[in-house]
Amino acid sequence: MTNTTLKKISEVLGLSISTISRALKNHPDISEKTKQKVIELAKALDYEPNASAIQLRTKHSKIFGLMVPTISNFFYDSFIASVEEESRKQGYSVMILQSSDDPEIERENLKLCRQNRVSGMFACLGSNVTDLSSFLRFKELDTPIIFFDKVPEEEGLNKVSMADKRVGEIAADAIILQKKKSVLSLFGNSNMSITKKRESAFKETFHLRSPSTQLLVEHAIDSQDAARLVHHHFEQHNSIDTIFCMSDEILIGAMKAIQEMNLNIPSDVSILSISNGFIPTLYHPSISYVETSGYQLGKLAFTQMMACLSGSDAMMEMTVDVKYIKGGSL
Amino acid sequence: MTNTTLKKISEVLGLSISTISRALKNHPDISEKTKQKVIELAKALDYEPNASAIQLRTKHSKIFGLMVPTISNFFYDSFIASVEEESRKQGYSVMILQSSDDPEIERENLKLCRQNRVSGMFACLGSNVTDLSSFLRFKELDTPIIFFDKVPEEEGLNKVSMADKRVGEIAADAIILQKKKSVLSLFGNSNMSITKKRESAFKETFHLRSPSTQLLVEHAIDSQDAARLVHHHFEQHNSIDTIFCMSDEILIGAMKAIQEMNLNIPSDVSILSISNGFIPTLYHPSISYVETSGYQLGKLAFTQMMACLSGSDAMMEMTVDVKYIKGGSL
DNA sequence: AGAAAGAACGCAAACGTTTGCGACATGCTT
DNA sequence: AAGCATGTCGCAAACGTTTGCGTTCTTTCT
Repeated sequence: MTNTTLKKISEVLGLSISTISRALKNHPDISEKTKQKVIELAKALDYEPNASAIQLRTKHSKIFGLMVPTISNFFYDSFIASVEEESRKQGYSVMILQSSDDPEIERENLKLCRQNRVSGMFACLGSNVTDLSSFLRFKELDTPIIFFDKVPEEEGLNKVSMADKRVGEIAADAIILQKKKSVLSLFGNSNMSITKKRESAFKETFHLRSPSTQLLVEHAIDSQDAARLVHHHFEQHNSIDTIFCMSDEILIGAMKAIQEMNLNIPSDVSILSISNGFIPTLYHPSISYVETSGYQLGKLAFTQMMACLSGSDAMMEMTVDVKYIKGGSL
Repeated sequence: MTNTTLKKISEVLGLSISTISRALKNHPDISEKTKQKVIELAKALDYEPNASAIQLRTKHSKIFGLMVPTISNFFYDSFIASVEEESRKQGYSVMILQSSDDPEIERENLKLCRQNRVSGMFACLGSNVTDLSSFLRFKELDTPIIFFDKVPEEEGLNKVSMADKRVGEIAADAIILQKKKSVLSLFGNSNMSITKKRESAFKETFHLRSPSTQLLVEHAIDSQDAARLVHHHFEQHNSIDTIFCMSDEILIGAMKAIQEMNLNIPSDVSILSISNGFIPTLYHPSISYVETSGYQLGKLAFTQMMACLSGSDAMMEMTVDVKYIKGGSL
């Protein structure tokens, strides 16, 4: 069977296509009687408007593009869920793309979004993005682009992210408050702005408030690497009393190492992490963490998108607040 | 700035629209010289074809719809990642929708897919779906629909799922092999066919191979409920030596209860789970599990989709094999 | 009674492509 | 010189909508 069109309905009813179109849109020009007939038949024939035709005619795709390095991630998936939910409410759909951290795929995905004439773009940079030009095309075409989480450092762009500076401060404060003396702190890829911000605020806070604390800073590329680093440092310095993890991925690696070494939390070593909140609660005792909510970030990103679409031309950098969630590990 | 079109290029070059179109598609009718000029200008003007126009003209949307209850799920997200990856390679994009287990939203999402004239549909049923008719519309319109994981029981549909019967058998076998005497087995929503299959195979295997084993069967609606059930039963019967969990969600709840009761694994109690493989490795010792790979299921679903699109009319029910992954918990 | 106003509907263009077919020029064959 | 194949290109229709404007008919006012 083939899809019902306005034409088909018009032929059955002996009316013009435009009348059918207007009737279905409840246009005042059309009489109630006609509207009833049209609506009834449309339902009977299971009419669904052709989105492509509408897009072509109206130039409104009602589709958002959303790109993340990977959707299999406790942070991004809640962000996506949040944006998707909000978009649906407003009659938009979301085209989700994953870049797999590959600049090539990233470009291809952006091209796809442009071909589909997306109404707006949510983008999270991969960790090895050097060339922003494919992203900036959207701006040239007046398509709003909201960067989230891993945002570029350039000025004049719309960005939403966690209050990363605050994240670093709060984490450091929590550790200082417990009078810890020797901290192994594990960060992620050091050329991402998110890492830079968290790391510098973290260090700075220690420098100001507790300069005597021993601070070992390391960068882990993945979970395994984090585990390796923990093993390595515990063999060298048995004085370490606290481990700080910048992300879930790193936390998982660190915890593996700790469990392998059969260390007790928090008597042997304290743990503090930054997380969406899911992974920390899987451990026992549950891990204390600074909460970064993907869900809230999604809401914020969506709000900003809508602001852009309704004409606000103010390029803004917004952040969502964070808080410290005390568990049993620190 | 506005998007470049074939018309714009044709005007600049003093050629017709059709020539531009053919030149960009490397049509043999067009001379090499013209092709060069066209391609060059198209690049300079950053031309990207309008997907809506193409879809309207060719009736090929090159888009797949994919609906899951929620994308924030260790199983689904790998399934999605898998389908998305494969689709991209074949020039398709994926429109991902989440139903939030709400039949209303489910219908809306399906409507959206129809409006976008998706080339095919991947669907995972919500746990309280009673009416399949919105799904079957796709069949009437010759749009292939592949059900995955939570599949309907009706005949004559395309379904891919884990070999759920085997899952139940393997799980039971593993427990029997360890000569366990009293098993608390936690299943999910009992009106989902996936639960039915796993549960009946599980029970049947015990019945045949080890009728003397004490089998306590419970159904948990979520993580918390699972934790509650574990607490409840351990207060009553202190003879339980094994807990079986049908899913990650249930495992997480059960583990929480066990840790709260300060039980040792596996000396106090053994654990066996069914999982994608991520969650079990977070615990120490790592949890033994029967592996159900969302990634592989995605590949299979995609293969079947492509088969449908290339004309195969055989409605098939396919399953992907499972294996037992031994950890330290059983 | 005549004019103006309103109600209900149809015409046709436009959105950006693809594609069958026809048009024209050129070179080659007898 | 006439015919034919070949190489390049343009015309125009079609896909399914939306929408400004025009048309027709009925009603209402003076």
